[in-house]
Amino acid sequence: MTRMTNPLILKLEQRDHLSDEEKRALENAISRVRVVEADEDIVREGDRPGESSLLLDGFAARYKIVSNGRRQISALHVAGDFIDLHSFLLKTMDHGVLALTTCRIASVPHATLEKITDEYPHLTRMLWLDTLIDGAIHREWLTAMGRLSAAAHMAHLICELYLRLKVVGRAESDTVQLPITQAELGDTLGLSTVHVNRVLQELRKEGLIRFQGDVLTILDWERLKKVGEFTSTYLSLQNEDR
Amino acid sequence: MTRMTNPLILKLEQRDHLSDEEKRALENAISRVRVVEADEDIVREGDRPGESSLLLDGFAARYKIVSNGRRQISALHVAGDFIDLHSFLLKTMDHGVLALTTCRIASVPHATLEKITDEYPHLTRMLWLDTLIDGAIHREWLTAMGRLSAAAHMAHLICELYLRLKVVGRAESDTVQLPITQAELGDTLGLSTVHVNRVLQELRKEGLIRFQGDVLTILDWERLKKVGEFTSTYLSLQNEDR
DNA sequence: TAGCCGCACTTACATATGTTTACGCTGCAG
DNA sequence: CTGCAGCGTAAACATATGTAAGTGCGGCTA
Repeated sequence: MTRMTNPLILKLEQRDHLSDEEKRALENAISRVRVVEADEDIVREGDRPGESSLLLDGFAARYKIVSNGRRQISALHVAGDFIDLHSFLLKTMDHGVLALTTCRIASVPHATLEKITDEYPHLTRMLWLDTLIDGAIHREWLTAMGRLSAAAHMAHLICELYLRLKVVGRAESDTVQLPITQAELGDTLGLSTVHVNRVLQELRKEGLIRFQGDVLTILDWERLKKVGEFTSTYLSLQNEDR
Repeated sequence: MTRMTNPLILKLEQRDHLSDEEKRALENAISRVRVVEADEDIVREGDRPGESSLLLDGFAARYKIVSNGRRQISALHVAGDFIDLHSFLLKTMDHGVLALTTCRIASVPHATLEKITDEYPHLTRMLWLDTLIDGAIHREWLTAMGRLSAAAHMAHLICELYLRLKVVGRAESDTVQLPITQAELGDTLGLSTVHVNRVLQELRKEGLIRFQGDVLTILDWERLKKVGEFTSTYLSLQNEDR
């Protein structure tokens, strides 16, 4: 029933062609769909889940709490993201995943994933690819965090989120719904909330973005990309044989 | 000929049992072994390699240069690491890989990797796992970078490198050879060279480590772990069915 | 054996970002 | 309709880390 709109399939088909059989295998892999409310954990650090969660709708964040209570978000997830596909092989969650908004989540049992790896090599590669893109995003965040100014880092993140939302049909021309608080942005960028506020105002003053309530509008894509030193290569948006 | 000592096999077998056939498939996957001198690129950003590089010996770093010429290292690689296995599916390198020391490198053609994914589902999962651990390390670095002090971050990195070297038989009790300059450490941690120096002295003064020339000695493992808020879960050192 | 180069290390100073505290919206709960 | 809670915003001040410039040592190389 999510056939026509399954955002994972939408996303994967951007990267390579999927056969009808592969799509069917993916659809059938879903054992149940549940709803998680905002601010609830989808998986917790230390869990050993028996299934992986595919985000059908909503926003989620992978996070870790360090000793002084501070939190770092290591990934932001949007519709179509397999938020803990890695738990299939990693077994133990080394971080938690939190629903930032109400989330619709499809569960795929690890046993089913194992069957897919046994029977559908190409589909397996596509799932592997999905986790590799996760890794590429992590690397990109690392370099932004380590070597860009706070403003550039923010610009970079905005460029990335805009493109990722566009791929799964969640962008209207230059506008996306981005229900993320400044505190959450701070935990993502490794900044304080106060500084996030400063930096957002800077980007607004520069005429690069508008960000009111949940609605983010890109006012000057080219300059925003330049400020954030953003190139989309790492998102692997090209369609190729894989 | 590298049969007995192949560090990749050593590493994978730490995580799950490999059949003789799988080991043979891995050994046979290697098309050639080459040597890359220190400070040379092993792969460059933008490359579309037709093979992936397995590091048999030496130290390498994945890095990216940003506009002002600053460099960020997003991964440090030791013997047994498949430094660009992800290029098999990602196709285009979004970063370069540099030899930090003389490196012995085995090449595995992507065509061979594809054959492995077609014929050896479990071995495929183990290779996938290897890239997932890469991702887990990235996440850990992100949280260390975003939310730990420079000293804690450094302690964390040292804990991680020590363990990773130990797994592939490169540690002697509490000592490892770590041929990395302070400038390189800075590019890894997102710090200036000067600050790396300050922080290393702090760790020395605290009696946590000794670091003379290339030789790193862990003087107080427990306290070092505590300072770096280090837990090894993310390295997936447990042997499990995968 | 002289000289150079890379690297660890210093010091003085500069600044990006963090901390604390507070204020005023807005929307929801009672 | 009232009051509270979450969120964005603000200003003053604190500090971790960066920058610039330079010293000295050890190991190559000529």
